[in-house]
Amino acid sequence: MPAAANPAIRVPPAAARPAPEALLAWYDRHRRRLPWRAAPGRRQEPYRVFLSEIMLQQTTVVTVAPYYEAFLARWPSVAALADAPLEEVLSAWAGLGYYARARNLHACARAVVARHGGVFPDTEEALLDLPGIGPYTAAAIASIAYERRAAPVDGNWERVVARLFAVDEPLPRAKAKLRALALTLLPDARHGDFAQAMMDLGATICTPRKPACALCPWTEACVARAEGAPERYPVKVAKAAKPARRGVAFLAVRADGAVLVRSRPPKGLLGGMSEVPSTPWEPGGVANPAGHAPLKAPWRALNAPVAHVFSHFALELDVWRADLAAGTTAPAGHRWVRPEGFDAEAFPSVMRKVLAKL
DNA sequence: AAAACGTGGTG
DNA sequence: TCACCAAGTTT
Repeated sequence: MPAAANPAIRVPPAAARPAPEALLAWYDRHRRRLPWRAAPGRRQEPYRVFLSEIMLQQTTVVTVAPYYEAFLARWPSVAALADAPLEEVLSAWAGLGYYARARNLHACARAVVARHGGVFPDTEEALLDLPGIGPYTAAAIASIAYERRAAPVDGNWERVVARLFAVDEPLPRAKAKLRALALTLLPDARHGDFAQAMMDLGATICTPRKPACALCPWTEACVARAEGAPERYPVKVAKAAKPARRGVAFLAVRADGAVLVRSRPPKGLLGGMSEVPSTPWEPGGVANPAGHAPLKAPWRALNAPVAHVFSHFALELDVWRADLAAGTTAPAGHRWVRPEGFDAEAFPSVMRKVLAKL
């Protein structure tokens, strides 16, 4: 069904419809230089596209850059990454967040080696079958690394498309409609450049707050701009407030400076990451924190709690400390780690905050 | 299909 | 201070 036949979808005059050539011309002049980007006119290695795209999921360019460089230096190929122990990958990922990405990154590298001879598949369908690769990442690799005609619709694409067509329907319900509209924009060539041009446009011109419409190659075609309030789009449903949880973290410090540490369960929140032992984190905290201490000791509460905000709750962690004799043995499932060994541990940010109380 | 899943920067 | 945001995927 042509969009024009549906009165719910407003379409700009045909003469002003966004032309992919205009965006590509803008991209040729304003493309951002990013560590994972190939030189103009060249394709990027699939592994590098893969690595960067996984890291960039819900994560800013500035945050990702140093991690990308470190991973690439340490594991220059899928095969190298596949050979690495998961613990090392988690440790290198520590601080980046969404740790399932690191577990899936590793699993995906192994799957590419085991199932595809160490070569990333070159179709969206086959890529989609790999762990950690969803519709966005499959389209990103297919277009950027293999020049397939594909639409990696991320938040930038959604914002740009929602404004171009003034889509009133709120996200996330509007996702299917935005994707359908996005597909109408695709060029017949330069698919990788087009995908990245959309992201650059969203990141530098068609920004969430104050879009720079005067600099936009598509300004004439944009319905939201014509309406006078482009920042109104995309419409989103309000998010629920974050509940609070509390807990107590136990900082057991041995005479030689070693700290008692354990690993979290392999899945779920901070899955597989290292942590200082603590009570469960619950609304209102647990009734008897001492009952959760990893060993019997003269625990004393430190005055400054650690505050940390996760994706779906805010945590306030009290910190209790005990100093123990040099010969104290670690309880089952725990280990002593000296400060020199902290960097090799997979401590997430919240645990680095706890350790900072030492 | 809605909820789980991190973190740091910004206005 | 705090809500919102950033190249989403999994269950």
